[in-house]
Amino acid sequence: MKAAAKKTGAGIEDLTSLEQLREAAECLKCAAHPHRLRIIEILLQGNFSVDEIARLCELSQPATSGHLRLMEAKGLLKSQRAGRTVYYSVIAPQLKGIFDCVRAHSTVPYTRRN
Amino acid sequence: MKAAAKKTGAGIEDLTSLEQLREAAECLKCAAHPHRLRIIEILLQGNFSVDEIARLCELSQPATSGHLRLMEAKGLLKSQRAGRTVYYSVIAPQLKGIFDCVRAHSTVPYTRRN
DNA sequence: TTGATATATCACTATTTATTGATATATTAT
DNA sequence: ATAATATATCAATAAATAGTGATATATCAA
Repeated sequence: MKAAAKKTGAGIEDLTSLEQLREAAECLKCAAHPHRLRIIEILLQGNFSVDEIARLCELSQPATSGHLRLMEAKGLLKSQRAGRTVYYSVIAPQLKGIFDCVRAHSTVPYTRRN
Repeated sequence: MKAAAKKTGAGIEDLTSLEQLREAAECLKCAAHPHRLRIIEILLQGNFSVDEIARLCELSQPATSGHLRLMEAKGLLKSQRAGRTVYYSVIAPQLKGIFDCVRAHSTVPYTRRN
């Protein structure tokens, strides 16, 4: 008896599979952290090194590295080494949309920030 | 020395305040759970009682109630009692957008599901 | 009042996650 | 090889979260 096929009272459109929801939840959970959102915001504007990100976010180097590597492990970011510097960038296409939702519903509207 | 004002290497557009990112992270974190995503998906299609949601999600009554109350506490949902039945519905406008991102990037494209 | 139904809360355990400081590894320059 | 810089890992504690079974509360019907 599949949940997706079951109907109560009102009719329910077919539901997304639990597999997909699990994946999506993983991705969202990974983004759902104030510092990681800031990192995502930065990386949506270009590629930056760990050290640049750490300074922009006012985070320690290990903390920054940890967040970056976590997001890379979850498939949200990718990294590329150039000499001793490692640059990270966004690869998950959904991050743009998620961040847009974040901004669209911030208490201070996006278009009015200056 | 505000993070939002600081620039390194490449120029960074003004960043969202940490306050706003904290709020957004709270909201995202709350949504970032497979069962809660399923509940959100259901409630984006109408209002349902705890019991209907529990059956649609194949979750225990306490678990369902817990998820619903958590999301209500975070301002994502509202509830309305009618007799002994409590109906929940979506109030946070960002949920629609977030769920759209979830579906848009699921492994099986939305439009091809049948 | 009693019983039945719907929802909420509690106590508890298990698991995960965040943070920090110390340290390790990798790369480059001298 | 040594020093300097950039990044990653580790250990350890702290804190948050999920799930479950039992129980409490609320509403309605008889």
